[in-house]
Amino acid sequence: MTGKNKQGKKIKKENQEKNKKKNKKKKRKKYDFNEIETKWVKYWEENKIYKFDSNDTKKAVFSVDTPPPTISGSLHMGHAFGDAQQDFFVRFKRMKGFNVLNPFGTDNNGLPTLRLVEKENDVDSKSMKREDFIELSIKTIKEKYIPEFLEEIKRLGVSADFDIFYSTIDERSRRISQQSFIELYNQGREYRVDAPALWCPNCQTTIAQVELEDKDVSSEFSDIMIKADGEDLIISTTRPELFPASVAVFYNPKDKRYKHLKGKKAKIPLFDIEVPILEDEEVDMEKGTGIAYCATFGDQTDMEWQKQYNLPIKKAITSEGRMSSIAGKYKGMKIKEARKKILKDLKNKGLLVKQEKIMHPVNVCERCGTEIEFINKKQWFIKYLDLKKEMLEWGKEINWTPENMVNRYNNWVKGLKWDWCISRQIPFGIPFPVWYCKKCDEIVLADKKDLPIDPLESDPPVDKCPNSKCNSKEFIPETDIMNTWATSAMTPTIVKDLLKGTKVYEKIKDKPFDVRRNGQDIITFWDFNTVVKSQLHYKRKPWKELYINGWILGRDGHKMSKSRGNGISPKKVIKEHGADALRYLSASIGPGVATSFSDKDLIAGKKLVKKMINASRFVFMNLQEFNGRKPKNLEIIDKLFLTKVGLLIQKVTNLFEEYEPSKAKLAVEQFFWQDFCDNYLEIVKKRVYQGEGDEKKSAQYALYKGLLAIVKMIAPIMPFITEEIYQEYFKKYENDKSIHISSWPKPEYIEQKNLDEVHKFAHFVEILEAIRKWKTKEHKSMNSEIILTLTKKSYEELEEMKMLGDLKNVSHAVDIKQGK
RNA sequence: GGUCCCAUAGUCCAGUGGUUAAGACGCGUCGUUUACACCGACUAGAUCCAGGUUCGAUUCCUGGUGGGACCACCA
Repeated sequence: MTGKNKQGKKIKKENQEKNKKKNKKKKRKKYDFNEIETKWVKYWEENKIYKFDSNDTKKAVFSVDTPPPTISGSLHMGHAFGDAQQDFFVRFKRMKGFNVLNPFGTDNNGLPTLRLVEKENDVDSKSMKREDFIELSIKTIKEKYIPEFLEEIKRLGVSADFDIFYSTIDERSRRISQQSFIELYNQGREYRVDAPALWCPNCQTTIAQVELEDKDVSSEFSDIMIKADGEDLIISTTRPELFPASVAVFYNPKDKRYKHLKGKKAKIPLFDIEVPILEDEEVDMEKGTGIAYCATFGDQTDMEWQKQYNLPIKKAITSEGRMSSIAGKYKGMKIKEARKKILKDLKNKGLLVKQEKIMHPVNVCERCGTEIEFINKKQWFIKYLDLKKEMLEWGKEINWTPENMVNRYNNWVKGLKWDWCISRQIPFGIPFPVWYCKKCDEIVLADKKDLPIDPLESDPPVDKCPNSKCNSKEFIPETDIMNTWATSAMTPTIVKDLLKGTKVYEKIKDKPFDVRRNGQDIITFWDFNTVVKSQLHYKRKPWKELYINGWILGRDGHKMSKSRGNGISPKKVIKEHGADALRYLSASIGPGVATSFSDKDLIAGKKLVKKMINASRFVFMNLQEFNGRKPKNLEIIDKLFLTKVGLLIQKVTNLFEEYEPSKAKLAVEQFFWQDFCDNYLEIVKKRVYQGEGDEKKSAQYALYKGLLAIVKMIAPIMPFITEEIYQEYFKKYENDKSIHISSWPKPEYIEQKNLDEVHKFAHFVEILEAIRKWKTKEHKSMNSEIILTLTKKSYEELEEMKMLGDLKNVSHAVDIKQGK
């Protein structure tokens, strides 16, 4: 045996130096991921690798309903993770032979876009014609924001067909949205009534709940004396300015203090308003004096009480945020001003009993920070509270990944209290195709063939009011626009509309999409509303599968947010580590799971890229005279290796089919690193260096097949490095223009005969491990020569398998003896 | 307040009703071979707590604790 003895650190260093020199000599090109990744992005685009073939009726279609991101800046990490995870199964399906319909849309019809366009062009949407503003916003987004955004999306390697593109404000989306409105109206599902709306006095618009923010503000909690049936009663409030809109006073039915006041009247000071005293369990006995007063509309509870007890609606605050005429001498004052004045007047009359400074959370407009108000307005609603039972059924028709996410949907449905208010009072968005008779308020709808239409710019399709009793010829256009979810809930219809006139359209028009993927935060908005609209319009589910992607938290384990300052830019990560590494990281999260951002995993992804390049380089270095054909006889160990590859293919295929790309990635990665690189490559090394004839060809064939399968299976996750390897090395033998449209590997050598033997491969590896362990323990180098003594059983098995030669090579054994 | 998810080595993350609980990062020791020092080999290191079901629980059930997310509320 020749083994080197323990070496000092000096020698170690010397060796490192030697190695550096060696590497310099080779002048090996470093893998420059930025250069290479950009190269393939360009190649894929130029060669239309991800094009959906809208005329191919033979191939099965795999259709995806993609969330259109709101574009008001650059790509954030949430987009990157979600889009990457969607891309994993999309690429898999494409390689599986599906004609993949993976469109791309952007959401540009909400408040964020309004503000972006105003800022960008220095205009005020309120002083512009709505039509002009829409045009301007389409131009602005199209020219600058969408191209920039798409560039980042493409750089991430998203394999969408960007020719199948929509914006939620484009003409098609407006038409479909208005069509939907008219159809649901004709179904009797839409109605228009007075309703409270969230109103921002500063922005002068109603706003959606999602646009609210909690803000802690200091305020004064005032105890004010009122008269109740001649008796003094103290109420506590932070909003005395709403006194003119008082409609009732409440106490808790369990509260003995006030039981005797049931059915009596209370008198609100300064305004001399008499209101009923009512009981309700919502009242918190501990809060203040246990008496709550109800005005139109102080808050959510006020609205509920108004409905429940059929209380009158009074308007104390105008849309400009000033006191209305019912406020008497306070009319015209700003809210806070009026509050001050009213408190002062109460104090002068000795009715202000106590004042306490408190911090309490209020709802403010997320844009400008102004406290929101509730105002009363005629609004359009989609009636659906009667459908709760059906909604729950509709949820069950869809396959949820992960399954538990259906609970989000169910809980939302069960908690619904109001019909869906679809009107918004902002100057930008999709108009309602509606006019009203000036005289009798009769509703006139646009003609479907005229859509999209803006009633502000057109006349109704009738000369006179359709109401036979009214002969008015004057109409008022609706100025409100539709809530953006009313449009984005139509994305499946919008995408299909893009394909109208193609052969595939006929094939898919009456079918649900295969899958929609999105984050868990919009299940209750986007997903729920899409299900409802699809069922109301087409009586079918919008998609078969709903995949909720895993999402990424900041390094601190909290949601990335500006206020926490824990956001990480995908652009920067891609620049520093490559898109493959970022995609690798997003592939470490399963569906519906949240994980903190991990730099370690990013590095692991980077290392995997490097390892794959090196392994491929090695394999092809030894395939010089390989002809790509299968030799007559495969060595047993090579065949068993391919059996293992086959088993892996089966496993990984199933995992992708089951929408578990993170598990698929883990399985391939472990196999590649351990079985392929650490063991199999070592096993066949000598044979490909020095072997001859079939013995060599067998190893070459197995290396080729094994590596190709591995590279293909990792391709959906890391499309860049795999394309690089495919084009650089495999292209000589394979014909496809891109690995991403090549066929998914098929398992081979998995006949029972081979499965029965595959444990022998493991046994071989066990022996290798034992030898390595021994050498390590003895401080011998791995290539030190040994004399090996095997147990009789092992020896016989290896002999029978003709693997003694391989073992000799890989363990550097000069002789192998048979023991007991 | 409602709902959901998670809890496994110093860290991240798999898996399992029953032999030795996988892998990565990090730590330690050793090695330097015609892919790879962003290397290889080897070592040490883990099932949150309390009950229950079971012959047997890290796994299933109940409760607790801790972390996270979503929704709602906040006179």
